[in-house]
Amino acid sequence: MRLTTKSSYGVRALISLAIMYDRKRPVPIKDISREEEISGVYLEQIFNRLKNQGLVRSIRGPGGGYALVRDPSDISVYEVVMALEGSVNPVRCVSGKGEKKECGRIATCASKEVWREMARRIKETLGDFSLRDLAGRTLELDPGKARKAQLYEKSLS
Amino acid sequence: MRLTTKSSYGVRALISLAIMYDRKRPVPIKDISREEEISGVYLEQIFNRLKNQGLVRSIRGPGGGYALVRDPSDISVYEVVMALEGSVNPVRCVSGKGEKKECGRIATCASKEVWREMARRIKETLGDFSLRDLAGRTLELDPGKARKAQLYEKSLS
DNA sequence: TATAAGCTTGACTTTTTTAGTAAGGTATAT
DNA sequence: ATATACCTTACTAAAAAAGTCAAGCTTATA
Repeated sequence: MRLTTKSSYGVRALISLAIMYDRKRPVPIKDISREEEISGVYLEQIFNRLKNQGLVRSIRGPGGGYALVRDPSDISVYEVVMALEGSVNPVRCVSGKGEKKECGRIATCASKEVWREMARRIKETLGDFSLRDLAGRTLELDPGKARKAQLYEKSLS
Repeated sequence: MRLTTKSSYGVRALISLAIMYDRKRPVPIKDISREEEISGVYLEQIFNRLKNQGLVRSIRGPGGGYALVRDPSDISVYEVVMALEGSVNPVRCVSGKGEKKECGRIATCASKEVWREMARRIKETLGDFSLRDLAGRTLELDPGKARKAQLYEKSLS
């Protein structure tokens, strides 16, 4: 019953972008990598997917980096997880769209109803958290982070 | 975001036991294996865990097999999944009891609150389904199964 | 316009987990 | 006795997860 690290890293990374969102400045991967102690090369893969799914956009060259495409209050953790995991179904046979290997006994399998409901509730739950929520909560839990963001800001001007 | 096949097999297998529960007769693994098209040797592993977690008891020798320890209405899918997966947490760092590798930044990590809530809701959801529910639903979906169970009964008397 | 910052792409490797097998044993009803 | 069925430990193959590597492409800025 585990998400891959892509999701947990991805969410943490996007919280960083959310915190920086108002400053209208892209955040380079290297910064997130250092700050969150996540392999930079691995993060690149993750951002690649996020970009392909339309959650972030990229700006190349010096001063470049990644930024959220939409307002953080408009992006839910569900979207991030979907972008990175592809699905939220607990078993293969309860297929969304692109999933294969239905198990044959689908028509008469009662347990599939459990898994379906489970997916529904997970979607609901993750949909309740926006990146803005989490960014706000992060600053509450770690005021140092707000300070750091400001310093970073200053060092650029 | 996947459960292992242990859980889906396990639930399906226990639905079979639930259907047989009233007849007060243990069900041998071989039968479930044939009926549900699941590797018998693999099922043994699964039942081993279920037994260690106190969900089923075993009766050895000819005419033996496995049976539910408690009434099907008193056993939820959550218990089965916990017995077979060990946990329902979507990430390692949100640890229940026996889980390791807390990630150090726990104190200031906002996303962990998402994962915690997610685990809570999964528990809630799976707790809502009892084996009796699923056994009943199975007989609804597949009336042939009820007939088969009766035949099986007859062949023994 | 050279340079360096930073994204882009695809293939590759390593580690861990999953999904089983294999092979022997033990208990027990008949 | 013997066949049925559980019990236990160890092993293995395949897939997935988690990262690494290498070589590029874009663009701001000095």
